[in-house]
Amino acid sequence: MAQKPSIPKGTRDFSPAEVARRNYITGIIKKHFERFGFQPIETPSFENFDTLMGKYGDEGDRLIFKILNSGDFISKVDDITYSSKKSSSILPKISDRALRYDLTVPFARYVVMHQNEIDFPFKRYQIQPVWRADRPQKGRFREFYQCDADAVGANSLLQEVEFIQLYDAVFTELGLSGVTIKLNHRKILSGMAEIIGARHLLVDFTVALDKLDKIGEQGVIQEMKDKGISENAIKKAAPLFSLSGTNAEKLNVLDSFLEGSEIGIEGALELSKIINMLEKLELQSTKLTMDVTLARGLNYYTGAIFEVAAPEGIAMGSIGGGGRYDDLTGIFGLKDVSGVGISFGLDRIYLVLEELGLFPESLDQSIDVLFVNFGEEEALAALTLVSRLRTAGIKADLYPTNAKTQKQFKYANNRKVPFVSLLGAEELKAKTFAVKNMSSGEQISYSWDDLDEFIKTL
RNA sequence: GUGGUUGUAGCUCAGCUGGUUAGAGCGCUGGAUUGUGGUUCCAGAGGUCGCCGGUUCGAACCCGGUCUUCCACCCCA
Repeated sequence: MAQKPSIPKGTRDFSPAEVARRNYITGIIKKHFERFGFQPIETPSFENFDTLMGKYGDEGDRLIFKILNSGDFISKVDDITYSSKKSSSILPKISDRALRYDLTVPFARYVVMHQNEIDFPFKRYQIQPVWRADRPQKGRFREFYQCDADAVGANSLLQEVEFIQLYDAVFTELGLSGVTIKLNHRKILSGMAEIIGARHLLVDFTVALDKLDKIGEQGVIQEMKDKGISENAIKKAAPLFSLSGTNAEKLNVLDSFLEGSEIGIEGALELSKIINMLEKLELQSTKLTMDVTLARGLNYYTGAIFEVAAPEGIAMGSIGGGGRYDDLTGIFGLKDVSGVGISFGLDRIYLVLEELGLFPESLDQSIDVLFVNFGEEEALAALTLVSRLRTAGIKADLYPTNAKTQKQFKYANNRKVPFVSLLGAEELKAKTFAVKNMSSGEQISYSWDDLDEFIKTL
């Protein structure tokens, strides 16, 4: 090998142990998706350029991986465009396709294309990789998996309630306690901007507000000033910086704050309905917190916004997010289809579970029983038993070569095999096999006919 | 995209103001133990010091570029 091979920045190989752990997480997520009535779909890893571009804002466009056209693509660019040297002008002429950036926009495209075959309301889930040309950091990759569930075609707050229950069910089964689900509403954000008289600066206002827990009240005020929000407006917004207490208390303060803003009151009312329903239904292990500073999320959210924060003390961005978007399919020409959706960040959940040591030990166990290989005749007899074990649903294997017993035992030990079976010349003659329990060191002998007895001990 | 940071054995890391043969622990291989791992003892293998170029009598060490890692912005799962 002349040069050491490598993989692109922000991508990863997954070892057998890692895949086992990832499958453990997605298995639980899938199970609950299905229990909640969602059906799986899959979409291509790349979409048409126009399907993706312009859907995530300028920042999003920059982070989309574009695919170069086939053939002599540069010769097809006209001279004027070419000599302009402007990437934004040249790009559409040399790229017709781009890698999927998230699962929501492709889903909207799917719904529009298949609208006549779909029975609405349609609840779908999708677990596939997405790609972003971002700078990698801890928990940020250029290729990563999203696990999305969305419900479209029905306009009911019950759906928001269900999604929060779904988050609760998944994180409870993963054993991840201390997860906080933050809740806000786009209309509340609009209402707040309206009340303080900064409606035209809604985005700047919310982006700054979102940084409250990171840069503090003074930092937020400074940023708002920098963005051109008047001192008077900032003064009016002050009560929002120190909102505390129970969800009901926060909603009370918010109600009076938003007085006079029709849209804001509407948002607050919706949130209080959601929160009230969930209080009656009770969550198992997650905490639901109303957070008026929560503003993140894509441009297309129009109603409730969710974000899932890892347990306190874990330095990790959000491990999930979602919300309601009332007109997502509108961009593809299908009006009046409302939707709500959430996403689980598989890669980040993995990092959190690992940091807290929450993966079950049993995931390391790839084989239940390993037979030591003592030579051709013995191996053949062992293989008969191995087959019977496999038929019984037990992960059994025979060491492929007649290597030194010590080496075979060491292999079993490293692979964390709980039982090693020996079937050598003596056992062959007596039609028996010995089983060594690798953690206790205890060794028991069984006759071939009593294999079931051994199976019972597993 | 902006600014910074990191890279030495399979892994985790030492390595002095630039000086001759680059080290440790763990892991790996062999032996003590030709049917017994995880503990112990003995021996051994394993390195273009990320890559390319420059400075120097001499570079793992200094300089430039590049790739990678992580961090802060931006944005986000």
